[in-house]
Amino acid sequence: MAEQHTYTISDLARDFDVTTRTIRFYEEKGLLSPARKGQHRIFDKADHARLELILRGKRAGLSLDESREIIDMYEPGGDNYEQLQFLLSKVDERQAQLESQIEDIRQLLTGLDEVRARCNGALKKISAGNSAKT
Amino acid sequence: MAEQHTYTISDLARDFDVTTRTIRFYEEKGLLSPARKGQHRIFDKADHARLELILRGKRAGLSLDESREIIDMYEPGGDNYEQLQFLLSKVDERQAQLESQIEDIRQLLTGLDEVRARCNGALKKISAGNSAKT
DNA sequence: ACCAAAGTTGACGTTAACGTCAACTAGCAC
DNA sequence: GTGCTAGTTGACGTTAACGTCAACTTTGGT
Repeated sequence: MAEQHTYTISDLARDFDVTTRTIRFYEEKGLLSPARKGQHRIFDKADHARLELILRGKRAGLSLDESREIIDMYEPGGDNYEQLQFLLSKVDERQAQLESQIEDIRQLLTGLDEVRARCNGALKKISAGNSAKT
Repeated sequence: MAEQHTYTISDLARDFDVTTRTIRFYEEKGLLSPARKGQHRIFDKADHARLELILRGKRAGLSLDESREIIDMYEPGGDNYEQLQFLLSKVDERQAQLESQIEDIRQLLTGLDEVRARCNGALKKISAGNSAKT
């Protein structure tokens, strides 16, 4: 009943603007495990979402291993008390790290704001000098 | 008059918890250019600040080249109209990129929040089951 | 049946960011 | 002066994340 929308490897490559080599590499690394129809890989919506997560992780500056860690959190794994507690601690840890990363980026942004201010100040001086000369 | 506080290479290494090899590598790459007393490197406050910037960039997920780009923005370079305009455009560009990076991290954080929610839900079920059995 | 396009598996190459010796030197402690 | 500790350069090793062939198979179109 469920219309199982699938993708070929080059469909995914186009969707996310990566090479097929990259996608195969991610599979090697265990970040993706598409179905097979004979030799050919067949990707479904879940694979599509996973790849999106991986690339978002990359843009955020994470390594593939770190991205895999996050992806793995999305999948149940086990559902007993200890495993859930462990997962929760992992989630907390990763969130804390991501938040401190945001803080670092904020400081870089603040620094650039100061650069911009000084830059504008210098520009004003120049235009003042020009209008005086005119 | 100005007490010129300086650092040896291992002072810096200790301060920022990196190896001396790393610091020499950054110099090779043009990210640092300490003074010399004979063979030995002598770092000043500016070098100290630069290294701090580099490492903040790293934690933010930037490459060394990207960090150098930002560091270079802090140093005057030229002060004529065109150069200042160019610098401003560079600043804008980098700020935009850093902000979109924050956005990516935010989405990762949101995703982890959902994982946490589901996780807590599963834990409630377990504790409910336990208390029923008791 | 046949060809071109798309897909597959190796295998080797490459760049970034250091790690890891090795061999040498300079300054201080005794 | 002799040994010890920091420091220096140079060269090669390593890991991550792919790029780049090469050689082969599979598949849709005519």
